[in-house]
Amino acid sequence: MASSIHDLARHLNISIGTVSRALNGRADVNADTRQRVLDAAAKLNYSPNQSGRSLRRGTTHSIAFMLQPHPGDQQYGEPFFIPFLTGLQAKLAESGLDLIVVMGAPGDYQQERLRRVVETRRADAVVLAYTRREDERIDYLTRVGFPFATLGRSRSGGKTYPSLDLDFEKAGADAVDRLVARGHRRIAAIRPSLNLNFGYLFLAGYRKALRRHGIEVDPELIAKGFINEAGGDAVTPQVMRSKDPPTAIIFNNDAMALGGCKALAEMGIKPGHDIAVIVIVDTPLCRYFSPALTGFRPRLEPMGRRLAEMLLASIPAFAGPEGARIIREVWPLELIARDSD
Amino acid sequence: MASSIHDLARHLNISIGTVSRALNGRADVNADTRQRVLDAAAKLNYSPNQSGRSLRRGTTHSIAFMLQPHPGDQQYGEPFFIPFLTGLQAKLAESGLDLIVVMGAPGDYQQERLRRVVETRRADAVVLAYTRREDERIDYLTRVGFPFATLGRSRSGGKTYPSLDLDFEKAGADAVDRLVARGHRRIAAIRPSLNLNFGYLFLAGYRKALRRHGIEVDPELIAKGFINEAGGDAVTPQVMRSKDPPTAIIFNNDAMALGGCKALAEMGIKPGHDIAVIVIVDTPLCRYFSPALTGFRPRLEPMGRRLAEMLLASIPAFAGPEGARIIREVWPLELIARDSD
DNA sequence: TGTGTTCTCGTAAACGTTTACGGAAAAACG
DNA sequence: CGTTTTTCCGTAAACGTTTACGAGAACACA
Repeated sequence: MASSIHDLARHLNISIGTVSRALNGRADVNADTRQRVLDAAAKLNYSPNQSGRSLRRGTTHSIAFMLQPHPGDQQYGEPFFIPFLTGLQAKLAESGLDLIVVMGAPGDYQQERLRRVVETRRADAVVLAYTRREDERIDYLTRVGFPFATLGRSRSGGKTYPSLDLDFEKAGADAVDRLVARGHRRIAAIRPSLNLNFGYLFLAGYRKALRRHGIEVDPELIAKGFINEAGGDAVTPQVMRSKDPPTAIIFNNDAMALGGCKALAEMGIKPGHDIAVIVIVDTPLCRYFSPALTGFRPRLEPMGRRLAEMLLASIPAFAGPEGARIIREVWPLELIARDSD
Repeated sequence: MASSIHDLARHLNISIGTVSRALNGRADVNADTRQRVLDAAAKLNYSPNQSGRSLRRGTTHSIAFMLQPHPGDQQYGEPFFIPFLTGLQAKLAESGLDLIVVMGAPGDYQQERLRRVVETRRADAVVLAYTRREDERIDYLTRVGFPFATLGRSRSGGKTYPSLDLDFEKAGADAVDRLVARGHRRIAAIRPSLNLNFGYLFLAGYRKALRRHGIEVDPELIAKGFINEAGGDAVTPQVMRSKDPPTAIIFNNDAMALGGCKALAEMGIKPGHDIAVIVIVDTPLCRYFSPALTGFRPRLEPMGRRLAEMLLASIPAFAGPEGARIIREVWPLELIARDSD
């Protein structure tokens, strides 16, 4: 069906070795024959079989991103990742690398699927997201010595891999500062599991800022829920029923915020009017919600590009002349002030 | 690094041929040795190198979905696809197939990337979305005889491939019916390029329903824009400035609707109050918008599962005993009534 | 003319699998 | 015990590449 290098060689009456060398730009081939090979390849539109090439080279020329939908979030989706993937793809393509997204089932922790990708050598490196504070995926990859990079930090694995994260700690603190400046003293925080590192960082920033302002951290105002709409819905009433209810709530996540606002509305409390609401990670949903939610916007597409650069720089086979370097960066989150606070 | 079948054979003192046969469940291997092989494989956690296997078998055991972000839509994302991919993945996994998502750059028509996937044999079949009325991707795939399925119909390629589509024609008609029942006679339609087949179908349904109600189709009330927020924003004022302005607008797409509502607001027209608005494809954004937009909801996750079934049934190598069948289905869109009409 | 160098290409091995084939041993059967 | 069948396994080729090696031809140089 597809033409192989043998077809090409037969067609040109030269050996497959020469054809291969010509196509791969090696020096020891006559300029004339190289041109003939290139022409013939274009004419028969030959492209090398990826399996054959990978097998021989030991490299797949592709990078895998592990995407795992949140459970119980069917109609919602992950608008977060598309711009990020767009940037990642664009930068990888500049180096001739393909990006493949490996879909997981909602809720599994990717461990099995990751092992499959690694052990069957489907990609030369992987990119992980949703890093956990202790992340077995990172432990595994460092243990077997497979190249990877992460969107998000973790305590696992040491400083042996590139990572790019958002400054959730500062965003948490900024949110508190902003609310305190507007006269709030009772500020609640709705967060996901602290295993998720961004939840941990957010809460750390929140706490630190409260103390800085001389406000005691009240455990009753901190609630943990699933990182989806149902989670925000379920947990928000809990903090509202505390003895001294909050006048402001910071949500760690847009989906939780939307669920939380729904719960508030059912309790007759109007966000932006009766209570201030801030969301840490802004998504388009925040903009269109009513009231439009104040939040912190990440620059996802540039982050994708940057993480691709960092990943490539960390792999000797892909790195430029200066050799492999491990880069770790934390990017700021930009406050987008809207109507909810 | 990763253990090969040779390591396994050496460790067990048997030939690689026997190891392979044992692992692949062939009959001509002793039950005892099979067990020993299986145990050793688990112990050394061996898994077959995908490149080697693909090369020999001529099959990759993976299906590619071509995902292409819309241009100028960076912060928006494609919430549409995640649930669909989740369903697709789930069903493919049941047959031991991997789903890989091939990212394209925004705006290119995938033709080049599709050729790469096909010619380098990265997947055994591909799934396309955003089918066009005349779709060169479909022409190409049928021409080279590469298995595929589409989310969406097309005039290209005949009835030779499985396809699953939504009934945009009926949704367009239903929207008109609903608006007419509420007394509207001047109903505008904002649509993308008619190359996009769902735009074509929608408009056909819209026209047919208007005629059925004895309402003349007014070209001034039909406008075409880019299928994103900017498109809706740019084109909506156009229909509002017609001599006899509409009292209702049907948007083909949620992003266009949001842009359109923004434009309406700037003209001092309140959707849901001064004008009725209906969106054909409902997404979470419609639910959270204010006013909440009436729209038609697709069942994306089941659609993903179904299309996976249909694709597998169409490929002899994967099909069950009854052999390959081409299935084409059109699924209904369910009206979700909200506040905008 | 003899020797060394450079240019160009063919040969063949290797990557890790799967599988057709054949053969030795065991089992079945007379 | 001889013959046939069955069971099980090893051998080797094949999938499509890349690349180390070597060899022939052309060329330069003394």
